[in-house]
Amino acid sequence: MQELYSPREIEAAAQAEWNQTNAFQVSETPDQETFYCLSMFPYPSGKLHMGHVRNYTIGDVIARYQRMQGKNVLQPMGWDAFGMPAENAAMNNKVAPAKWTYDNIDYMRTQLKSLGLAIDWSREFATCTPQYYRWEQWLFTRLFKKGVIYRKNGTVNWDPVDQTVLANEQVIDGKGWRSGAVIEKREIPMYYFRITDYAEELLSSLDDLPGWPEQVKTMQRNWIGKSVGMEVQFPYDQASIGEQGTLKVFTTRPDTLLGATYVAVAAEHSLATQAASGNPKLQTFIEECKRGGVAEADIATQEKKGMPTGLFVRHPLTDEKLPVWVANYVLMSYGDGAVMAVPAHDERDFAFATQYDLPIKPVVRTSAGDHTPAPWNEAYAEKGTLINSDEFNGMDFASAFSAMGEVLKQKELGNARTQFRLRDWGISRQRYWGCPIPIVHCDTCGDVPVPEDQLPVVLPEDVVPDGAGSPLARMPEFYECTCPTCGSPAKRETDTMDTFVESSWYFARYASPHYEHGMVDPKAANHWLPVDQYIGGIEHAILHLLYARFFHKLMRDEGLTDSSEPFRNLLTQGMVIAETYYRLGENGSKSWFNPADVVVERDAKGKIIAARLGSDGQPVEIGGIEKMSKSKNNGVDPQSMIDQYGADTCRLFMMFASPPDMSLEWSDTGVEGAHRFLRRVWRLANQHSQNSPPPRLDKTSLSDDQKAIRRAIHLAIKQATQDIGQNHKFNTAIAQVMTLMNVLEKAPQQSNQDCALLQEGLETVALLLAPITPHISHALWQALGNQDPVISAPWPLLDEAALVQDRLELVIQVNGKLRGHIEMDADASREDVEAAARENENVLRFTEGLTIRKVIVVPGKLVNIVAN
RNA sequence: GCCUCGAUGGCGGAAUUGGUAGACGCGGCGGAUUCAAAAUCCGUUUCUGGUGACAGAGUGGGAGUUCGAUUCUCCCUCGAGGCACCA
Repeated sequence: MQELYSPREIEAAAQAEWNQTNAFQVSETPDQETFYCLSMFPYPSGKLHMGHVRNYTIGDVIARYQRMQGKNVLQPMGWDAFGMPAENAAMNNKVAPAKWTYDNIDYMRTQLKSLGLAIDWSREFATCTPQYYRWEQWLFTRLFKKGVIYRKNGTVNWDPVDQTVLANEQVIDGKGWRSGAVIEKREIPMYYFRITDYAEELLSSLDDLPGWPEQVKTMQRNWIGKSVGMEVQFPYDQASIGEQGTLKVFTTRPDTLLGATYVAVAAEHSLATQAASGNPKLQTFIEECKRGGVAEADIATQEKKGMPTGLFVRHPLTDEKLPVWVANYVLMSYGDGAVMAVPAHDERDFAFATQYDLPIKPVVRTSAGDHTPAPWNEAYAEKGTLINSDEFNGMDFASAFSAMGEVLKQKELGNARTQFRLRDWGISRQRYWGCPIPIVHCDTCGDVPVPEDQLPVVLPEDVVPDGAGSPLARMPEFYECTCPTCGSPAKRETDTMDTFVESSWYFARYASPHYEHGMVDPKAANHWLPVDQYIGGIEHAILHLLYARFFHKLMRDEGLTDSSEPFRNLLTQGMVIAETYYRLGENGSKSWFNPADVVVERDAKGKIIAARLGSDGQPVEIGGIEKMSKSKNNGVDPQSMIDQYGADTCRLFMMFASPPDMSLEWSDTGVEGAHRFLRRVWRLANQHSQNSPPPRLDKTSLSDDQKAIRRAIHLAIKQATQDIGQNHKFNTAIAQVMTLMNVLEKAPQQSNQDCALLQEGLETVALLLAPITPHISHALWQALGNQDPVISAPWPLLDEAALVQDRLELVIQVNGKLRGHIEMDADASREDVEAAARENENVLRFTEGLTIRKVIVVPGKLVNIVAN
């Protein structure tokens, strides 16, 4: 064993051995329990960032732990390779997105390998290859024929200067990020997945996922947003609208129907369009509503505005004339693009009616009474007894709901209906670097899916986009084709798919990544799926995870897999954050400095009070702790950390600094601390290896001090097993191993028993750290005299007998305040404990002159004496 | 605006789920070793008062339940993630 801990050599040696033995390559072994451990695959953005390192370390710890439990562990890796950054890089550097992407993958693969992850690299793939996306296209055509995919108009951000569609991210304060032009909403035809057909199942099967964080399930439930309500039709007022028909709205509060004093429609609604034709002012207003982006956060925070259309509808029960307004807060994409407004019992309607002087009519008796004077009071929205509602007066919500439903049904003006907040998933993107949508547009036959034997529709890879729309739309050699059905000249669809589609099924492809006869090999898929442990950022809690669940059900319904949910257990990891430093420029702009270039100053207590730039010694401002990002220049390059300290130190620090689901604050000194710990482990093992090999430990003849040492060993086993295996709290597992090391370092090494005990302790340290710091554990395990590598060793077993204590220290409280400690035999009776507590000097002092009312004894823990 | 989550020493965090608040690590301070430094080791470190034994306060703020609250309930403040074309 080398005297000094030298991570570079140790890590290279361990990785070489794993490579040579194909240690992590797995196949379907029928008699062994499987464990599929999956971390969200990376987008190949250029180089690894700390968020990746954290994600893949967490996954690797779990995978290696499960392997030590004797399971057949699959841990794959691949690349989510389509996406916008490749196009942006192309525009900036005049490189084809394909080349940029493949280069990034090559570099990042090397980086990942230096982390020493227990990955089966033989299963690696990138989603931008035809071998992968052809099956996505295949599924698309199947679903299109089934009607699960359909075409309709959708609203997008339109940049009128660059003449292109922008992503929400590219719209900043309502303006295009490159052109600065005011963005407009525009309707274009798009393909949609009917995810709403699966809304009910996506909602109900969340209950079958006990291994998911409650937080994520709640977010998904709210996102799907099931509401039971009523569809109500307001007949057109023929004098104003001039035709027969009804305006359809959806409401969850049909009990307030008699309180409806106006209706509001979205700017894109057909009634709005009709009214605007003879009304230039309204026309202008509608144009104004179309200004700005489509992001819901922007729409929801903008000022509520409206304008009357001059059209009227009739109240379905009273036949009263109600004005039709256009309002910018009504979303065309939710429900029917129209709402009935009940200002007395809805906050938004109340604000709107107050602003535009519309009537407010209370129809529910709430805890605030029968009237609804301004300002708005939350109680107005409560359910209660109906008033001012004719024959419905006195009813509660439930009876009003059914009574109204009955009347509306008879009039054929309404029905009970369940509405979801979830909308169908639009997947058309007017971009180049994505999976081509396999559709041919034929004048005679319409939208024709590309037949299976003509798949894949290959994306040309030598194209450099210029930011003015998709280059595919300008490539006749791509879009000119013949109709697969009738053979006449036709046009190929030039839109590509949302990149969320690729990431919605990659976990299934890993089961049979090179299978050429289908999307997945059903045998392999059913062997490995569902994923036993999925790990990824909390930012994916809704979209990615919902789409993947949806796709899994689509694949199930295609007979590709038997399971209904893709991820049995989910761990959502927090962000990696770091301190930011900046200087103000003359124009008030901030220039940011990387923490690596900054030196901090501390006060007498060690609190950071100031910071200076290392290069010029001048002060910089401390900007607060934020998510590591390019824009704030507070990213720490994982590569430089690995080069300096080794992968094990990096992994240890990341797992120790905080539990995986919380944000992790980067700390250079914390990394040094982790390294220091590994050096201490190495030093003790080296010292121990100088002694002659110890005999077996004789557990029956341990001294009290030796018992205490052995107790520390098994406490560490207990804690680490719980923390790694069940709770995924790696930080406390490591803390317990550190505590064990503190004990072992002080342990004597004289007798054979001492050495045998130290041998047990060091082997335990090596095993417990093996999932976290696999390289040093690999070397230690060998140095401790073991033949088989540590990756094949079983996880250590807890000896409960080692934890037993004869004497316990109990806490004594008076009125809940700590007043002393007593040591008692572990099996002391309640009475003995109480008696001992009553005699305690401090207890007597604090109960002097008081009467003891009650004594609470918690066995093995404390005694609380209640006195007054 | 809506949905979800979070807040504990100088810092990251711990607390067996209602039972000793601050494990473990970082930083600070004091000391040892050293010609000196690095590295390493030992001690100390929530705050306030006190030489000290000790006492009081203390888990973002306010109220409540309880013998006992970081933990449960209600209200508030601040921060983070998501909001459907970033991935």
